[in-house]
Amino acid sequence: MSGFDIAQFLPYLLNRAAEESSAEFARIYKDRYGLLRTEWRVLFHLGQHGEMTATDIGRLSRLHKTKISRAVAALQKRRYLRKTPSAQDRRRELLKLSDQGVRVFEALSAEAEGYNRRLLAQFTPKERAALQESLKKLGG
Amino acid sequence: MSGFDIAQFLPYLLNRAAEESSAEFARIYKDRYGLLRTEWRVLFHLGQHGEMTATDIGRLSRLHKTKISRAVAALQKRRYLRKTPSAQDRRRELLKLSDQGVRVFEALSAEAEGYNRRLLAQFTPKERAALQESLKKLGG
DNA sequence: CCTTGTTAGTTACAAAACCAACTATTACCA
DNA sequence: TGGTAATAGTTGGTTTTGTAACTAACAAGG
Repeated sequence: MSGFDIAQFLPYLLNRAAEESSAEFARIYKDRYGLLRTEWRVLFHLGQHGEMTATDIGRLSRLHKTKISRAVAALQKRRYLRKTPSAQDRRRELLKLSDQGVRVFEALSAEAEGYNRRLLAQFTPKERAALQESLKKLGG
Repeated sequence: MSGFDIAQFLPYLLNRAAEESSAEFARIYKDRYGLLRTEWRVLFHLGQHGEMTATDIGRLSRLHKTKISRAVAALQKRRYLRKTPSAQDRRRELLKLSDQGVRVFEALSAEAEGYNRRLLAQFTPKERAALQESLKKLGG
């Protein structure tokens, strides 16, 4: 009907692949840990980088600050993290995972790692490297 | 802090790339045409395949039927498509773009094609083929 | 036929995302 | 300094989405 084929449209392919590959993993943090996607992402960044502020997380994750604010509040409510105001700049809140938060992060990291391995298993090492390279390029 | 690196995590890379590559194009159908993402997708499938039912669109796009239902209603309200009940099966609604809908589809297709070309321009033909191949594999 | 199950699509209510305005604090600079 | 701008984070109101229940029509077996 048209000269343009959606199967070639990169944003479409990327979205499909992203949704597909995220859906199964989402069941883990959602169903098993009751976490929202944003909460999992925030938890993850905190786990990887240690103490940081909401703004830091925003810069790394590209999540909007309102999402982060709410995710942080939810994680705090579960006692997965604690907030302490910065002494240097009292606008800032330093965020750090609690021991319990670290345990959840480590469990989820292990899951993520295994899941990632299974995902990547369908590619040759060369394909895998090329894919990751291209995605990093596209991810800005 | 952990052995697992998020920069290697495929769902993460895919989501970043998908968001990044979709954001700029979204401005076109959103700001210039006032379409929602789902509406654009439904319009696109209808434009590509001609007359079809909501269920057909769901199978191709993997959008949930409630989203499709709402997008169809919105597109119909704008007179971009018309619905006619199937004679064979009166549960089904046959969806078809109006002339106006086709014009919008064609304009957006041209935009999409140009945008896609610019996106793909940063890759060699080999990289491009490999990327599309891998994404199709992941997209199910 | 007629009961039970399935499929197409819509709608209602709750959850989540989006956007804009807001408070509080710090930075800049005339 | 003192006033304006910028930054960190939160909150409120509106859209959009997600989940489940719903109506209507068809299918299949007794």
